[in-house]
Amino acid sequence: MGVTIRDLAEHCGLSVSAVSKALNGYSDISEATRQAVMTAVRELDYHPNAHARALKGGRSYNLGVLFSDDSQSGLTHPFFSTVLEHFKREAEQEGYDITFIGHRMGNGRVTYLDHCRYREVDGVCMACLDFDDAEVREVTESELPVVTIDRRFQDVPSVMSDNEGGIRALMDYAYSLGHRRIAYVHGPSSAVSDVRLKAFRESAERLGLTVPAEYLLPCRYTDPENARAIVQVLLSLPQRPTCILMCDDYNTTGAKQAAVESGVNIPRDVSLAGFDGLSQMQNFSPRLTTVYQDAPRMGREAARLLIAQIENRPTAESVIVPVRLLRGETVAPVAQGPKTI
Amino acid sequence: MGVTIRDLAEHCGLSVSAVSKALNGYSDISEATRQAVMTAVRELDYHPNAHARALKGGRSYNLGVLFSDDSQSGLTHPFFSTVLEHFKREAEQEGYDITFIGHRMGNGRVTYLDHCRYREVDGVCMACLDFDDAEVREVTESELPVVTIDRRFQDVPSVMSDNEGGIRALMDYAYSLGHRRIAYVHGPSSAVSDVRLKAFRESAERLGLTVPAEYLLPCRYTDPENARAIVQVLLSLPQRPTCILMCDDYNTTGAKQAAVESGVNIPRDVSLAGFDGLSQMQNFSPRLTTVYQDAPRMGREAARLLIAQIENRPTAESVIVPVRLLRGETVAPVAQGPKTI
DNA sequence: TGTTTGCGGGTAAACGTTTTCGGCAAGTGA
DNA sequence: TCACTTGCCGAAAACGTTTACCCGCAAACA
Repeated sequence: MGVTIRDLAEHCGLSVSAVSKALNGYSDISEATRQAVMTAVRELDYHPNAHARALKGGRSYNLGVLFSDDSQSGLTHPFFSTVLEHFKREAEQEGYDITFIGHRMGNGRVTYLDHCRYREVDGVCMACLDFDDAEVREVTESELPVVTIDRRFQDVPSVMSDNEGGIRALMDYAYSLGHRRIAYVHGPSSAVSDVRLKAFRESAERLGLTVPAEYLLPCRYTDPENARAIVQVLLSLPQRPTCILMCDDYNTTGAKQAAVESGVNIPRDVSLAGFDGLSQMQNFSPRLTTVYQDAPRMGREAARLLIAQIENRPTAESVIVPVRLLRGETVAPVAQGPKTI
Repeated sequence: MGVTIRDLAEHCGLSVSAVSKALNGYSDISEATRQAVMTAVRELDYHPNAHARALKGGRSYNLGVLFSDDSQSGLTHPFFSTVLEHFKREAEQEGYDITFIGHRMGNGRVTYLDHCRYREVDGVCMACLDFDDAEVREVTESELPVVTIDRRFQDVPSVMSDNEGGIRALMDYAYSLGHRRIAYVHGPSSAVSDVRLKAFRESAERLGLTVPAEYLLPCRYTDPENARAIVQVLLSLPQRPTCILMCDDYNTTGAKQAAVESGVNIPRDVSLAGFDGLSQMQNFSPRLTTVYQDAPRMGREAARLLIAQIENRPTAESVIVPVRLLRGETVAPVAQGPKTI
C-alpha cells in the first residue's frame, strides 16, 4: 500500500541497502546520493514502516506505560493524567510513541511483561500502581529499561516530587500562622505516603508539636466520600484540630463537605490544605492552600530518563522534582478569639 | 530473546506453518495437534510478536487515537479523558492496543495520516479536534476505518451525545421552576455547539421565551477565566438573567467566581447549570445542576463501532448516546420575592 | 484395481526493514 | 607497477509471522 524503501531504491536507481544506509546516516554513502535519496523521500512521500523496523531487531520506538490498571481511575486520574500528557509530549519529540500496557489482552489475561514483549516496547514507564505486585516486580526486574514515578527501586531510575520538602513547607507555614493542633489525613501506606508521613512527624517534632494519634488518619487517595467521613470524625473530636492536611487536593472537596455539614467555616474555624496543586482546584473560592507538584516536569523528566537509558546515554539515577507551596486562602491565621476549649 | 513460533514448532516436532495454523484456528489441523500446540504454548510461555504479525500484511491490532493535539489540554481534558479511558478498556478487551497519533514525530512534522501508516494502525478514533483542518480531513477521507466522536461526517460512523435532548431537558426544567430569563454561555462554533445552540433556540421558542441577543455569549470550553469574564457581563446587565446555562461543567467554576465577585448568591439570586456531569464537580456544594453525558458509554460505543468496521462486521452508521439531567442544587425556583426591576 | 476425495501437514515466499560482508574502482605510498 | 587503503555501493541474510500451494496418505468410490 504505502511506498516502500524498494520503490525509493528503484526511483533513485540504487539498491535497497544503499537507500537504507542513506536514510540512517551511515558514513559509507556519498553526500550526493544521500541528497538524491532525501529528495526522493519527499517526492514519493516515503515513510518507513515501524513494524518492519522493529522486527529487524532494532527498536520499536514505542514506550510502554504501566499505569494503574483496572479498577483505578486510569487515564482520568487528575494528577497522573497530567504527568502522562507531558511524558507523551516529550516522548513524541524524541520520536517515540506510547502504548498502554495492561494485562487484559483479548480473551485471556497476559502478564505485564508479556504484553511488553508482545509489542516489543523499548522501555516502560511505571506509575501509580501497586509496586508490590509480583507481576509488576517482574517488569522492574526484567532487562527492559524502566523508569518509575513516585517509587524508588534500586538500580531503577525514578522521578519523585520533593514530598518531604512539601510537607515541611506546609507545616512551617501552618505553624507560622499560629497553628499548633495540626491533623494529617494521610494516604494509605505507599512509598510516597510513607515519606510524607515521616516528614510530617519530623516536622511536628522539630516544631515542638505533639500530635495525638487521632489526628493521624488514613484515607484513600482521590476519594472525597472517604475523606468526608474521616474529616467528620476529626471535626467531632473534643479537642478539634485547627488545621487539617489532606493527602490530595481532590479529597479536600470531601473535607469541605464535612465542614459544611458540621457547621464549620473554612478557614475561619478550621484551616484546610491539600496536596498536588491541581489547576482545576484553584478556581474555587476560597482558593485552596496546597503543595504544587510539578506534574508536567515529572512527566518530561521520566521520558528523558527512560529514553536516555534506551539510547545508552549517561543518565541520572534519579530525579527529585521541586515542589512549591501555594499559599491560598484555606489556611488562615489561627483564631485568636474565644478559645474553643 | 523471546520464544518464537519456531521454538514452538521444534518443541512439538511440527513445522512452523502447522503451528501457525493451529494457533489461528485453521481447519486443516487435527484437534490432537492443536491441543499439543496449545499446551506447548503454555509450557514455553509463547506470545506471538506483534510486529511480525503486522508486517505480514495482516492487522496490527493497534488503534490510532487522534485527540486534540498540542495546545489543547490533551489527556487531561476532564471529559474526553473519560471517553478515552473507556475506549481503551473496550479496545483492550477485543485485543487491540491504542497509540496516539500526533504530527510531531521526532525532528520533523508528519501528517496525521502518515503517522497512522507508519504505525499501521487498523483504524482511527477521532475526537475533540478541529475537523475542518485539512490534515484531519485527510484521515477521515482515507481508506482507514474511522470513528468520530461528537462530529458527524457522511459515511463515517460516529458517536454523539443526545445534545439536543440535554438542552431541551435543561430548558424544560428551568422553565418549570419559573425561569423566564435564561442566558446561554455557549461554546465556540462546532458541530456540538451548533446543535446545542439550535436546541436552545428551539426550546426557547417552544416555551414562548424571548431571548435577547446579550443573553447568548460564546465562551471557550474548559476555560474558567474566560467564563468568569463573560458571566461578569451577564450579571451586570440591566435586565439580568435568572438562570445561566454554561457550555460545560468546568466553566461553572468561573461563573461561580464571577457571582461571588458580584455579590450574587447561587442559586438564591441566579441559577446556574453546566453540561457534562463530571463526577469531580458533583462534590461541591451546592451540587451542580447539569446534563450528564455518558462518557464511558461513548468510549465503549466508539471502540465497538471502530472494531466492527475493521473486522468487517455489520455496524450501525452512528450512535446517539442518551444523556441524563442531573437535578442538583444550583438551579432553584425563581425568586418570588421583590422583583429586581 | 485405478481414480477420486478429503484430511493433515509441510515448503517456501512474502511482508519492509537493517546490517554484515564483500566487491569494485580510484587514489596512495613505495 | 604493485600492494594497499579508502570511498561507495550491492547482495543477501535475517527478524517472526502468515498464507498460497503442494504432497502424501487413507478411505471411498467406480
